[in-house]
Amino acid sequence: MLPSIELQLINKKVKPTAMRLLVLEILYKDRNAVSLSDLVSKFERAEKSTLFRTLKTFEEKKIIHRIDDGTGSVKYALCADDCDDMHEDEHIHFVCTVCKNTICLNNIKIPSINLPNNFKLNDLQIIAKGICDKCNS
Amino acid sequence: MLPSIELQLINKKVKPTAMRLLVLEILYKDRNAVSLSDLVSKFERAEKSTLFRTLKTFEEKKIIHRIDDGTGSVKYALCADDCDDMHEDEHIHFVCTVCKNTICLNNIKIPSINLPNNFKLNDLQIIAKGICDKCNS
DNA sequence: GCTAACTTTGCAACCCGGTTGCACGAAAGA
DNA sequence: TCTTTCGTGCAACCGGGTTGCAAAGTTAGC
Ligand SMILES: [Mn+2]
Ligand SMILES: [Mn+2]
Ligand SMILES: [Zn+2]
Ligand SMILES: [Zn+2]
Repeated sequence: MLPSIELQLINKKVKPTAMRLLVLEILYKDRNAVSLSDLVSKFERAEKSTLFRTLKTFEEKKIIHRIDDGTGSVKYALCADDCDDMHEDEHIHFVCTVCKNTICLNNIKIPSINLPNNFKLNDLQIIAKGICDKCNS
Repeated sequence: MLPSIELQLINKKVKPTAMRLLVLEILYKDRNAVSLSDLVSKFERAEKSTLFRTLKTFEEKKIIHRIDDGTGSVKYALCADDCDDMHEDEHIHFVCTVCKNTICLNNIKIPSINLPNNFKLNDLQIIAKGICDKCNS
């Protein structure tokens, strides 16, 4: 567990418990977004509800953001450093149909769309499905 | 129940039972996408499993398409007439944060995006959240 | 029309991801 | 140390979705 991980928790005003450090470390190391059940099986020795509350705390403190990729289980990934109050991590999420992983595409520009008259847009969620670079041989 | 509704079922090789006609009629009349629980409460006197299987049949026969708008319950809306084998209803879905309704925006062009190297795109799902025309006063 | 084969429906039970109440133990503060 | 707050484990719950099975309805052969 890198010292920076502990620092990040302290910066975001979250007490760096053992559990939280381990979860945050996983989120840092994995390029894929992780679900609650991913975490449960990754530790094999931790309580679902504790992990649930860890994710909830992280989300509230803007350490991670939720990804609803339509696969039936919510996934989470680290927020960008500049994710301040609004919690606006606006980027595309890619779901690989081969390895089933979900990835944040932070460097792809979000397109703009024109809504019909009198519609007001607040948030645009884009899920791209296909084959990821690792599976695309 | 319009005769065209019955015809549509026959065209798609689905037996036009009373239940199916009623459900399809609702889907025709409502501009909002409907969920299973929407249907259950709309009839008040029909079995959830029957409605579930009705939706399942309609989806398999390409009469309706599923919308995963991240609200926790899957919604369904009519397919376009030209929705043939591929079941590719590619359009944006709008979720109103006020009235909580989900609407197919069939006339908005889907933007194109550039994925990183070696990623292959198969499907782009776009959920726009905001305030719909009716709620935006 | 009468029966057999198939389809649709109703009911109950189940599954699974997510969530909560509660009690215990660890940590922080006075 | 004593008290208060916080984090964790466990069990139970919730709601959307799904399935097995038997009854009811429909279709087709005779
Ligand atoms: Mn992301
Ligand atoms: Mn649609
Ligand atoms: Zn992949
Ligand atoms: Zn609205």
